[in-house]
Amino acid sequence: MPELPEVETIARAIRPILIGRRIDAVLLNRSSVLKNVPRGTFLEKPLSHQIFLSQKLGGRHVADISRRAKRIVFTLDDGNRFYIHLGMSGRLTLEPTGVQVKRHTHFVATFGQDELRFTDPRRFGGIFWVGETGQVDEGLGPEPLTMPAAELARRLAKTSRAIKNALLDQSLIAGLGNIYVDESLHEANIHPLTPANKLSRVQVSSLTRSIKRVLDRALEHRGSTLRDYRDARGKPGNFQNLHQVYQRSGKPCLKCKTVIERIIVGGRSTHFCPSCQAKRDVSAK
DNA sequence: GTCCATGTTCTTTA
DNA sequence: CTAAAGAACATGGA
Repeated sequence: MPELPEVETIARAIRPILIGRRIDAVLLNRSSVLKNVPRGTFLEKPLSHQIFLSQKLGGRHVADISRRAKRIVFTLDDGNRFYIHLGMSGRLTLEPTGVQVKRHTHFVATFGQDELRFTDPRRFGGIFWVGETGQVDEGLGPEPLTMPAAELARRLAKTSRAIKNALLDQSLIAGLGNIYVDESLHEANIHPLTPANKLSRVQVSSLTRSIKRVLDRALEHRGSTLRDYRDARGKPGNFQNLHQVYQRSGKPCLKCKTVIERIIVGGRSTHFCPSCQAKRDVSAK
């Protein structure tokens, strides 16, 4: 559910509140939600996930909270790190202790009277232990908001996949998901089935600018709420009201009135305007 | 019952 | 061998 703008919105909200705070207690209600726990060295009994997490987090202070792609990265005062990925249906909320804990809440960290809660019905998300030596960047391409067009061009030139699929590949460019790929391609007037390596230089520049513009606008509006997404205080985002194509199939394009189409690309719903995003490139050459 | 869902990873196919 | 396509994961809402 959450893509870069939603994850960044959450990170920005919890950062000023939790940095410097002491973790009094942690609760892991479902051990499988904690991933990448190191195997115990031999002769050591494997630690239970709950005990591992309590030992690592209990009594520590939060040194930093940041975002990388769709990951919210926590750095502790001893240099250990972990990140939370929200998957499709995950929420990360800050609530006062005492407020009823929702169903499917898998992890709670207590900071005095505040609790950080991770809730995720579908459990595609998780808490990923990184430690001091692990890499938070594992498997991730560049951040879209700071990526130069030349770098995107270089990466897209290496694949013949449909541009829609290429942009969803987190190792090619990190942080976009189904909503913002469709919105960015529409903004750049690029057909989603265009082979990535067939885009002209002009189209890649336009696409780079469009991605940044769409993400910036989405951030201003605190992300998109289709169904599950809520910010750290439980409030929905507003950007869904400004979508040009996503979930607007059958409705008129806001630029040209042509009916928005929905097709399946790479198993994912793909929304586009057949007129604004014509298959042949007319802008370049 | 059916289809669909803001994501990722593993397996199969070409 | 590698790139790309498909299936799987788990739950809930329309």
